[in-house]
Amino acid sequence: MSAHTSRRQRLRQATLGEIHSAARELLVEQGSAAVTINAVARRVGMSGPALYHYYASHDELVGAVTADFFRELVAAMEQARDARADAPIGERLPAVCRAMRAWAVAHPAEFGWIFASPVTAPNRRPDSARHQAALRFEQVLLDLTVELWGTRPFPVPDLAELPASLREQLATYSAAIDGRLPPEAAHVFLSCWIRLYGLLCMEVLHQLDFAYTDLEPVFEECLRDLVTALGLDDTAARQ
Amino acid sequence: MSAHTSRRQRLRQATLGEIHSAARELLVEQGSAAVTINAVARRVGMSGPALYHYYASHDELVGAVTADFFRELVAAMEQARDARADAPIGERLPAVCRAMRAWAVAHPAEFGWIFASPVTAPNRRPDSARHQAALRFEQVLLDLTVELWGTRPFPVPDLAELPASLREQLATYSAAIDGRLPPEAAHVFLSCWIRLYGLLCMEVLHQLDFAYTDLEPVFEECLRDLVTALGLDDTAARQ
DNA sequence: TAACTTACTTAGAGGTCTTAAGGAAACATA
DNA sequence: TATGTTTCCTTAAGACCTCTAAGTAAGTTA
Repeated sequence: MSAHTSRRQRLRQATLGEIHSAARELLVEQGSAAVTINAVARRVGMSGPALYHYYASHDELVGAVTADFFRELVAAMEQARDARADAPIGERLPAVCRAMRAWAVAHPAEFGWIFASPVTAPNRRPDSARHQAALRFEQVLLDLTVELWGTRPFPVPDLAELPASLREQLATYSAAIDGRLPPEAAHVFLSCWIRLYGLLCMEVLHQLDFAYTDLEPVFEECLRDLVTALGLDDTAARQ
Repeated sequence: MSAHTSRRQRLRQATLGEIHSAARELLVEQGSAAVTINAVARRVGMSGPALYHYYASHDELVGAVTADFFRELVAAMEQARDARADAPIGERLPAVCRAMRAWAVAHPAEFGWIFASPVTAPNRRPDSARHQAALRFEQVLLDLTVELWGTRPFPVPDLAELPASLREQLATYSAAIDGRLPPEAAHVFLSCWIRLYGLLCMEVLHQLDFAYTDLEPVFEECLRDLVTALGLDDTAARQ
């Protein structure tokens, strides 16, 4: 067990990279059905079963590649955030949201795969790379919301006015994020998340083609709503 | 070309029904990947290629079954609407929305298939059964909104304040629905549609499992928002 | 009754995922 | 240096898939 990465390990990593690239190319060029074990192996230059030395099943390969996409999306969002580390949060938050949509629009096949592909049982296990990456995705906007809540609390509904069932679920979620947001603030965060992510899902899944050809202004309007809900509309949220 | 349905045609219809049932059972019991031509044929009691006398390809079968699901969903919504034909629209509209969610929650596999399955090129053709059924789906809530707009116009934004790109798209859509809603009213309708349908998509695709176990109260809150946006909050919109 | 249409069959090509068995090369160690 | 072990890759094969081709049995129509 040497501390430095051995030659073997480096070669293996390189091959894994090639495999992921090949799978992604196939996805983008020919759709998700074209990402088969055999097709990927062919493109990498080895024959079918050899791929089983890298992934135990087709499912596992798909999960690994999906996790890659998640990571890339998260990186794009974090980059947008860190590029304005000193800007007020009213500017950083919309920037991160726009980075999210920009990545989704630039990589529709990849973004579509992230949530439209049926997540098989093994990839739903909390310790799967797929699930971990998904958590980090949600984390980015949660972090910003927590920061905002700590420095400039936004308006929240009265917990007593929410249905009991919702209150309980919010309490559970609040605990799951280590109480970084109280239930009523978590409710506002989740509402925003649902609107933002939901709109993006529908756009990429072509569920809005019947009415829109370009959803950028719709997204911007959604963003304005959220910024208002979070009490950020005084600071510049314009593009 | 006899006017009465011939014996042959009746038999064919019955077989088509059996095929659809078998496909649906497979989808519900074993997931979308299990809906193969061979598996469906086996379940119906004929051997593989025989199914090609009913559908030209696997894709076409999937499209036909999906259209069935759409029709069933639409029927559930229309039934909710017609069951209260005399009720004020402030009651009918939420009832239809709830019927939509009720069907989706009762038939998650089917609802998931409706939009999460990659819509292949042939099924995107405007004359495909798939596309026609999707239009009728949107139509139900559009009809109600048009009725509301005709009897009790809801508040709309000033067109001049919307970005030019959005204005153009709304004008096009308004024309596509024969001007039954002016662009600014269409904008409100589409915003409501996006929030409602988007929430449902995310629920069924398990994108909200990380926070919620039961989305019923979240849906109800969304519904209250929409009812308010449509100026219906005075009439009873409670469950 | 004869011709035609429809429904189905089996055979088969070429693809998929996956397991099994074996060879070759690189690494580790005595 | 010589030997053993690990790693990577191969081909073969089974079971499944979509879909085409050819042939048969049955019902419909003239």
